[in-house]
Amino acid sequence: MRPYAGLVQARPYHHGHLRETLLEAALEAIRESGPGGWSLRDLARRAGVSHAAPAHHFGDKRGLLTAIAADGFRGLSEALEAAWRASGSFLEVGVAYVGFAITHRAHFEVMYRPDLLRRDDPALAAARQASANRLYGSMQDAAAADPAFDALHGAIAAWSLVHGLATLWLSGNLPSALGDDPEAAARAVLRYLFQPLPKGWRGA
Amino acid sequence: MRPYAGLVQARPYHHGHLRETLLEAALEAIRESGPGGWSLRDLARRAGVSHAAPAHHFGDKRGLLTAIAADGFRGLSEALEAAWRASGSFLEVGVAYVGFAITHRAHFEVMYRPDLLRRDDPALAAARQASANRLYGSMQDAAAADPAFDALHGAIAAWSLVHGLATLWLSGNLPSALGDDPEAAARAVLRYLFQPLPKGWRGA
DNA sequence: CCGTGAACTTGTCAATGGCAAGATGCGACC
DNA sequence: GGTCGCATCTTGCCATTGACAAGTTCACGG
Repeated sequence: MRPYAGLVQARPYHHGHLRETLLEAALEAIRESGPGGWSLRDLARRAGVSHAAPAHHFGDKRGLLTAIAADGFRGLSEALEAAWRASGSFLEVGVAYVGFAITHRAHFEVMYRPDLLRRDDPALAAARQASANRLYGSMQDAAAADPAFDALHGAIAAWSLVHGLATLWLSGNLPSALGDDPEAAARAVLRYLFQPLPKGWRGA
Repeated sequence: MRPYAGLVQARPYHHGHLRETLLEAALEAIRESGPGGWSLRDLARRAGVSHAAPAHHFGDKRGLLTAIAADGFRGLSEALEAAWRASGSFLEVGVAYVGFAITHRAHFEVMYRPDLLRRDDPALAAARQASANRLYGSMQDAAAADPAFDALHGAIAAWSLVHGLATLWLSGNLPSALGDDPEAAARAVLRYLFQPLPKGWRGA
């Protein structure tokens, strides 16, 4: 009546930590072939369980990717907070954004992809909000110190720059002359934010 | 011996402009559900042909998306060139980049996605190079006019900013306070590139 | 011991990508 | 006119996938 109980088996019926195993397998799969180059059945095979087991934990692939994105935003939030506390510099917060994107490529590839995610997921929404607060928080000083400074547009300029840099870096679209240290590159590029135009240069 | 010739039929056996029809259908499908939310069989059905017909023109979905990306780079190249000729302003070239991304969303969503494309496609490589030349071209003046200006990092700062802004805009990640005119938003944000830091502001 | 519920397995079906053989029709050539 | 080659399609097959549902296992509480 209990075929599992009577067999010599490699592992018990219950995996025990399948959710974590699937998340890890998904991160690996994303690193190998992006968010789209694998199936839930692939993951199930990697985890050594039957093809429908992942559905219990995440519902479907969208649910799995949403969990990964939420983890990603939490990690990003912590990285930004740490950079702010260590340096008090919004530029170093920007560098930390790029650094996080590069070191957590699989998470980052998913986090800003609404087509892949459940936008109404409460954990995702909360994690996103927390990281946005960290991003914009370093701009509140600017608004307080100089009423002529537009915090909204300044913050979006900074975010756009680091987000664009990370995205272009990860997709291999930047010239190799930029080098292979993303944080050094981010610092060199961020220097041009809030810097004067070159002498004699039209453009503004 | 000729079943087609003897039937009353809605159209001839040969579609006549199936390649263009498929490209149009793909752009529409991307607008509806991104590059991943549809199949080649979907497209074949939209075009009124059999499921395997698209394979003749593009090989597979990757080939189709590669053709779309190449068209996208060509369109972007033209838009950047037009902005440069009209204004002589690298900032307006940046605004044109954002404007193109928003008005050609389907193309843009594909263009910087190496996971979806054939990187070794000659037409794609040529179109990418042409648009990169237009992007960086407006920075050559800077290097010539001020030897202290680093054209590489300055150009990447500008590109990262507009690319990040377009990407965040298209994925619905920017605050609604930014408004709904992408070019106005781009101008407001680009003002912070090469602008002095606010008075009394730490951060550099 | 029994019932419940979480965590799994097995099975089925429609849709898909990939591949290959078959069909259509036009132009060039004899 | 007939034939051939080729571009452009259609049909058919098969392995894989997502989605769904029924079935099984096992730990815990009453």
